[in-house]
Amino acid sequence: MRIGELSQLTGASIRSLRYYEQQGLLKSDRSDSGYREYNLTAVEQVKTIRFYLSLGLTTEEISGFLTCVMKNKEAFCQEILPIYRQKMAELDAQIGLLTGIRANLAERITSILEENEGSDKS
Amino acid sequence: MRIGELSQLTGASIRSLRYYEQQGLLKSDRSDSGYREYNLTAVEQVKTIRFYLSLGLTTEEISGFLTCVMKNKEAFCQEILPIYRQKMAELDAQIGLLTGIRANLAERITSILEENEGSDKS
DNA sequence: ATAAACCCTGACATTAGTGTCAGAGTCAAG
DNA sequence: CTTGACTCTGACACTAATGTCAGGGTTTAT
Repeated sequence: MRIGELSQLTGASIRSLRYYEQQGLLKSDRSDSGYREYNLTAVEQVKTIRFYLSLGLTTEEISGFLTCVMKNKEAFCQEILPIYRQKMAELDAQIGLLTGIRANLAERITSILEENEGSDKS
Repeated sequence: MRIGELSQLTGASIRSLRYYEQQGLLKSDRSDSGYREYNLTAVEQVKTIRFYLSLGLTTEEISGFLTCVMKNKEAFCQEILPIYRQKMAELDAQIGLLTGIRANLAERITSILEENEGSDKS
């Protein structure tokens, strides 16, 4: 199939499919005229890529284990666990940061509301 | 004082101070030679800017109430509460997203560890 | 008066994936 | 053979604050 069909079957934009290829995540044959040609396994592969992207992994990280997970169960791929753990650490750091900011913000909102008590015309 | 001194007194880089000015958050007089000249109140102002930035507000949002909070108590500035609330909503959305991803990731890690039980050579 | 330290503007880079456009070639159906 | 739909590459845009560099002027201390 050509790239338009693959795009429709996977939900990935044509632009994204070309980008995945550029990042080494997706291979394509070329027709005589230079059109990309995909076989059916590409559909699964793209869905897999998009799933890992949705977990917050980067294309570079995904490229480290994609070939393995396309052939085996995830648990078989040793490369994946350290990446998961690192991503967890990043997530925890980010969530912690945002949660701290949130608490700060909540406190300021409360403080403003309290200060405006009694002088609130509405 | 000139920009280098303001930078040292506030912890903001010279680049950032120029950026704040470009965004309309900071004003400066100019000497005959074109050097920026600041008075002492600039120190407080820059610290205030940096504080709001650390709360996750953008320079554009800050510009909406900075003049007011430099002159009054925060609670007096009506512009600030809706911005705080919107930022809270954004934070909650972002935290929720990351938390969901984190749960997904944690589940996958657990699943991998379970699948590798008993066949784990280490 | 000269060197070192300071300041100026303008510009490009950074992140990471995606949107979008231009200009050109290809394919399919009529 | 023509038209419309498809595809190609390459490039710029985006977010937002900051780093950094180049090329040039200024101030200060010696």
